[in-house]
Amino acid sequence: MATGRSTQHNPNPAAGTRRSRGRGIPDATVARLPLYLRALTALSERSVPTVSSEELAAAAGVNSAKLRKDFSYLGSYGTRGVGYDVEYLVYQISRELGLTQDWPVVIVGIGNLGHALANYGGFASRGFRVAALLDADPATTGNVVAGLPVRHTDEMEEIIRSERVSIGVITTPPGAAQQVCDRLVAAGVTSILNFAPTVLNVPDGVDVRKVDLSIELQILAFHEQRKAGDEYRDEDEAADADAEVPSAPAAAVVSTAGRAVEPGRGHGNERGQEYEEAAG
Amino acid sequence: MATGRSTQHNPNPAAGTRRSRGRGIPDATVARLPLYLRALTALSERSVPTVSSEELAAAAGVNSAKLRKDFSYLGSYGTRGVGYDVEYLVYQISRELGLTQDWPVVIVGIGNLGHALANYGGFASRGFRVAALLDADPATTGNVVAGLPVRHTDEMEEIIRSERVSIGVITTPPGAAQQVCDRLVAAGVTSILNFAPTVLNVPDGVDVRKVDLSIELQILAFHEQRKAGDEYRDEDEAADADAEVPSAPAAAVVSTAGRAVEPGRGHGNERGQEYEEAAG
DNA sequence: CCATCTTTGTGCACGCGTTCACAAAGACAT
DNA sequence: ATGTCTTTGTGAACGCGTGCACAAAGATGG
Repeated sequence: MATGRSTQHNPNPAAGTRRSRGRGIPDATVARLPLYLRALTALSERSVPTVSSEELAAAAGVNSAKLRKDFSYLGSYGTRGVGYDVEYLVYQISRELGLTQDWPVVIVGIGNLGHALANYGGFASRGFRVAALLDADPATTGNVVAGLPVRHTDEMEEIIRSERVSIGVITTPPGAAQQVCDRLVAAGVTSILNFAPTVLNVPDGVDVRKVDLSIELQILAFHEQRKAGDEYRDEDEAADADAEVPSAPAAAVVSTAGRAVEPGRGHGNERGQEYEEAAG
Repeated sequence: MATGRSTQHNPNPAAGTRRSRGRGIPDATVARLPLYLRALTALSERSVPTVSSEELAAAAGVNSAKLRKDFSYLGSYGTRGVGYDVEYLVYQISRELGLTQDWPVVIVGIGNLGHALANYGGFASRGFRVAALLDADPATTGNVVAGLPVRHTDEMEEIIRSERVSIGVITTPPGAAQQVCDRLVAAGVTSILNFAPTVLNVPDGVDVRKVDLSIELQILAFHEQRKAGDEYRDEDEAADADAEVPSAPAAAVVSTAGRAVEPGRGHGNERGQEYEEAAG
């Protein structure tokens, strides 16, 4: 998880010592419920009345036993010999996830990514409503994005209180993320989705989930490197004769480059590996 | 997590039966290496020579024992009584992740999100190079985004082969994702980062990681609902006297799923054991 | 009503990941 | 050199998640 998990499992170190698992559904299951919901919604739109665990599992990309066990945490909603009622299950999962409520969210930092999120259709269709777009840059405030005016962060507290916002999305540059986070929490936000590459410190009772685009790519690169030459690994891959690597990727293999690591000039120490989006 | 695989460990069922873990570094550790790398890079920029596992763990937001165990999979790079050499560790982790190589990537689907990713500075600084931006819409091709021209997907195969691209990023609408994925794989791509809300089918040997923005929000909504009142749960938490939630979220019932369902039916959630750890 | 067939729900075992706790290793002072 | 102090590296225990495999439950047909 990936994961995520994620995912996944998805480790959430910022949440700290106490998991907010109040008696109930395992975290791994909760992380998969949206997956099932998406597959079920597609079936519902095709007016499919019932679905077996095998079919639904295939549509969601998981193991059928895992799916059945996941559903068992919600209760017994299936009929043996038949399967699950699609509409009923859609409702049960939606209710369990809290999607039968209206969730106003604020997006802070309207750069490229904030722009993309504001326009993302997957929010509105799942009960999430963008209550406000916020940015600290006076050049950005006032613009209309996705039909909403970008408002200045000075209004943050007022908006959060009046609209009863409990979920905040941070898409600011990393330097501003913690400060924005603190203000969000102080104003009453208790769940934060953080896209800035920063570790956020939050008090107990506040949930933070993070999405880091470059981390995902780095994990892929690791596996990609493994798939490519393992020429400096000799012992193990003999048993695992899965040499199914059809394409030679841009190799330019580093081949260990010597142990002596020039300290002081490791490698890329250049500035500017941050988001540059909030500027625009 | 991602959770995932999320990430978390992010579960990647599409990768199929056999994990390509050549009996090396655990997946959970690999997923954390970019986190350590980021923290170490920040220390390096401040010219901090060495760091203890305790300090670095705090900066990365993880447990120090976990960090030490993670590093133990890479080898013994620390000095007892002192800590870890920052520059040396930056190099070792970069090498392990394959970031000392050049990784050309293609981004397919230059909508809002593709636009944001093309401008994302976190790629170039980590050894990733955007080899091409691709889109199927003639109205989009030809535009210049982040200094690169958007090229038509007709050129996909040619670009992938000539630039030796092995990593592809899919930011298309969900309907086009599988088709784009198939073409990427056929042309030689063996790692895919999927932002489309679709389950991708890929052959063995191809890694897929997915990032779903709405899933993360749904997971937050679940926990948020838990934190707010469980008033419609009957057997509720008498023991959980954690009523520290100042803001009640706006609870207007949603419009979506409401038909042919009897919400009155009791749920059969009979998990007796509760793992709640005493609230602080 | 009985037999058969399909599919759910789950007990159980296994492996991975996390965390604790401590011995070993090295730095540093005397 | 010797002792003390700091910090690493890791053995071991524990808990969670996964997947197998099967009994129970219900549908269906005769």
